[in-house]
Amino acid sequence: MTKDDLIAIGTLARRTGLSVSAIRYYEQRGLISAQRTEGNQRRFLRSDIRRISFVLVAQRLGLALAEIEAELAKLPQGRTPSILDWQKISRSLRAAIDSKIQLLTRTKGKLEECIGCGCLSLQKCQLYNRDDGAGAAGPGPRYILG
Amino acid sequence: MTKDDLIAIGTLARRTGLSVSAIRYYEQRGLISAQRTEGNQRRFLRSDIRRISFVLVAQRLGLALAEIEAELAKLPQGRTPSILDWQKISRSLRAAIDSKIQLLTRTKGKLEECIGCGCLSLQKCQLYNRDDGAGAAGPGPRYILG
DNA sequence: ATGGAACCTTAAGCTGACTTAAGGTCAACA
DNA sequence: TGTTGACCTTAAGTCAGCTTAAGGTTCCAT
Repeated sequence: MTKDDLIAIGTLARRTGLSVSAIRYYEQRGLISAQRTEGNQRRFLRSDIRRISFVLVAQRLGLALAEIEAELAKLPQGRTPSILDWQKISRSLRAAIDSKIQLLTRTKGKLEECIGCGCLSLQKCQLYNRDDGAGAAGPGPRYILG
Repeated sequence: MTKDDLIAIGTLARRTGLSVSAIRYYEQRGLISAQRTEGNQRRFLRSDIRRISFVLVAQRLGLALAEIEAELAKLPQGRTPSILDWQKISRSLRAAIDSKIQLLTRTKGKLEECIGCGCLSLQKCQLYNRDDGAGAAGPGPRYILG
């Protein structure tokens, strides 16, 4: 853990494609943490590049930051996560994708029934049964319909 | 088009499961429109139940209200949409689902490669290539990463 | 040692999709 | 005819996920 392992926020931004302000926001949210120099500037670990990459990938899969935080909490505390650690946590992402695909497939099936009957009516069709939860991660802060 | 075809906002709310305030919001956004009674109360067409159902279904599929508005614009103006009209527009929803499923499947494939190599690094993995667009309709107003 | 880029903090703003509050009006039934 | 529940409007609030602004400090190459 020499000084070379520590990177400034701008470097982290460049390496991940995130904006500096977004990184500060993530730190504030607790998704990453930083040491400080004597002059109060943040210094991140190189492994935080990977950590942020994970956040970004998980986001594309539709996970909210809070959920991602929960996933990240599974990583070992104290030591830099190993490749095995990342493999483990990535597998849990894969499960998330699978369930999303399943949900979409189910919805599609139901929609097809409805195209068949032409009703598109909540009462008659199954399209709206609440057991589906929040659906395909709808836009904005709605989460559960109803 | 007798008086019986017109329903009050509370009825529409009950029939669709939406809240009254959400319906007002949709009207303001232009997703539905209403006539007014002499006393300034909204009166909707019965067919607006279906219209709202469509909005709700499309939302679960991750479409934003603006996109849904665009879809609805394809409906015939002036006359109450027929079942055929709804079938047509529903098919375009099905296409949206299909592309979402494809995107997820692709992402999953890439993730699997990354689990294999353990890198989870934006530079090395394909996971982050921008040609994927907005991913699985991520949370919040981000839309396109970058 | 100095100048400018990169960093810092705090506060406010933004978008989408609504909800809640406050204060007032309408309608329909008993 | 009264009253009560359903309706009206406007304004502000909420949440997630950030960005932008303003004003100040640090780092580091020259």
